[in-house]
Amino acid sequence: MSEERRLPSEDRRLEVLRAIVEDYVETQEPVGSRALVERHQLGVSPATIRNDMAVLEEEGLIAQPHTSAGRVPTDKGYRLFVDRLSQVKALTSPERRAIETFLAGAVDVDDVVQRSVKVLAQLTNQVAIVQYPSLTRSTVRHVEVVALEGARVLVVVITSSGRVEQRIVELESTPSDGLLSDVRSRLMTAAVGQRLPEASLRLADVIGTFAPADRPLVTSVVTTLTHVFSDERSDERVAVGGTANLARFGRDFDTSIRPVLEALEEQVVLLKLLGEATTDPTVRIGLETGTEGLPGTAVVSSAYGSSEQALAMLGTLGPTRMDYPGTMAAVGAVARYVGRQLADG
Amino acid sequence: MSEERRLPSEDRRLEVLRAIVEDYVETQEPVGSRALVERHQLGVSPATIRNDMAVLEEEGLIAQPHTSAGRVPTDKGYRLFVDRLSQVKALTSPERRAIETFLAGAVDVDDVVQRSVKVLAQLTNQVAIVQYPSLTRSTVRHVEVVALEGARVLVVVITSSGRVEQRIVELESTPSDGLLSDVRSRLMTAAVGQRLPEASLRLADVIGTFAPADRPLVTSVVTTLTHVFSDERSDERVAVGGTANLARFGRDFDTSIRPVLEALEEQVVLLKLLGEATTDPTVRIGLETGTEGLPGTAVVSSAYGSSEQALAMLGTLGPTRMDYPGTMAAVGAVARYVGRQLADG
DNA sequence: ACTGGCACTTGCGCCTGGCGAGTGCCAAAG
DNA sequence: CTTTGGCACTCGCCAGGCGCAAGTGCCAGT
Repeated sequence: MSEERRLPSEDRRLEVLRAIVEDYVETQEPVGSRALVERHQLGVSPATIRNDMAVLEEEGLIAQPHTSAGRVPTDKGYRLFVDRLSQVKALTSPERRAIETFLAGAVDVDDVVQRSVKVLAQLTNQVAIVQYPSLTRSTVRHVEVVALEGARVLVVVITSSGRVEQRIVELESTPSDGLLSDVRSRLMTAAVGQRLPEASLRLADVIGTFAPADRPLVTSVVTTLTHVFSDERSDERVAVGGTANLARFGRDFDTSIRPVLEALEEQVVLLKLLGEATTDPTVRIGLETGTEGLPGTAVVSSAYGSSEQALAMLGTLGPTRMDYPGTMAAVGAVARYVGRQLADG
Repeated sequence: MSEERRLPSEDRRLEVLRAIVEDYVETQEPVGSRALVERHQLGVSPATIRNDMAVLEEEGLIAQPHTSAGRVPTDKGYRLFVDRLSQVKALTSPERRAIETFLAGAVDVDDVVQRSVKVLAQLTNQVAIVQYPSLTRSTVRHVEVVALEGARVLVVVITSSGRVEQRIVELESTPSDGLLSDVRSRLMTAAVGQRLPEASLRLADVIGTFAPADRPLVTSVVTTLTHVFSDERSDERVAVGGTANLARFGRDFDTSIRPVLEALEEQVVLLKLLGEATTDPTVRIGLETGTEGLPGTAVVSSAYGSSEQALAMLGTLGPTRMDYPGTMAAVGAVARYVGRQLADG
């Protein structure tokens, strides 16, 4: 209970916890005191370990599935392990190169996202979740207004992350080419380089700079643009992959795998799982995911984007019994590469 | 063996097969002779049914999992059932309305596809697969060429199915507005209304109609368009949903569910599963799916599109032990509505 | 051609006992 | 006070045995 002064025995107890987590992650089976001293150089006898285990269990860090079984880490135990007993382990250089070359082959934003999901799933052997770059967090790179046949006009926006969004607007009358190019250039000046929410405000001001006769047209175009800028649907797009890795969960489909599959089909749940933007990989274990009905699962997530501005989230979902250091490394690495990839276009 | 003259007993045997399929689909358990006469008005005793069953088994239409169990239809049995013993059953009008209203809310092509997957999965309680409208099978509705900053040009294509594809082209020099609009109008005339493969040919001819000095520019644009028109990647896009319904498969994750999940992540496999374009819902059972490693699964698929031109495929994947008439009805209905939806845009 | 009867097969659920892994406690030693 | 060996105890797991129930195939009779 006295957390301030670290007793020698306290040190070993934590070492025991680490050993339990590592062994359990590897073997997927409750780990007993004998196996522990055999696999690790702890320098003490099983009996001593048992005493330590009793304390760890009292503190709620480990538990036994049933009386005559070994110990298993609790969510609280994993938490402590992640916070104080582990450090993100570096990826091997083949792994780094694999990520890099695989992502480099992407031809557009959709492709980047899809490839990220795949590479993340393969790297971690878990379910990978990647959110598409947020519209509201990127800036406007280009605005285009183009006459189609009749009174229809095509409005195109290109964002800093390389996404291209377009809408077709039905006008009341056919606009002249001169007016259109005028509209385009004034919209460009107002919006380019702005974040999307601010761009919406600037665009609203542009309407007033036109002659009253032209305002209906300009208003239609601006309204459309504003819709594009604040389209929540595209902000919520998420790609999922590696569902076959769910085998790593329990063997019982209905109680452990099915709810996960169901959750993975709900965008809302996915976004909640990814959580708040954080630069470094964040781990949320069990209830910390904020999602009920997914016991025994943990999420490792991170924001990706440029150094100044986070674009969106990505991460993995797996059993709490996972290789945290490795997963955090993979999530971090993929986030970095994806961010870099989307920084240029 | 004499297929020509239908004996009365032959009739009853088929009736028995139908009863077996229907009961097995409903109960998921091997069906015995006694249960059969109790649940259906067959007017004969269990012993007679047993004789019929023996014949059906000899013909390879049913089988028993083990000696003391009831009978289960074989793939061949399901095949016969689908071909000769069942007819597509009409959807209830609430179901029809559900499809219609749900699809009507879609705002663009992506949305239509996503909603179709969802509605199809819910309707059938199976895994739903919907291919995005094929580019190569649609026609060109509009071509746009727009100057961006510097020597960059945005090329936009809108297809008859409402898809909008765009590319950015880097030119060697900044083109004049006049030239660009000239290019645009000639490309439009050449391509609009054509199917994409033919449009590619027509566009190639357009290059020659320009002055030699302008040809490099026109060539760049045309090349880009040709790439867009024949982009296999977008032709192969597929959406999947309802994976949680895999519960209806076996209980054993590793042997029956995992391979399916793996297959569902491979675009190539998905496209193979959907099969060749057919207007009416087609059923492929077991090996007929042409995909190994998916025993016990059947696919119901159909093309969707306008009456003249199929746009792409959609369908469901489920255990061979499925409600074929209902599934075929659902697939057919969704295909019709989606086709209609994408016919206008 | 159909039926009732009967012997036979066999999977499944249930119980049982033995085995082994792992624990907790304790008394003794460092 | 910590560590250790010893020991009794608790359970989950597995194999074997048993009875049950379902369902079949065959045969003799109508």
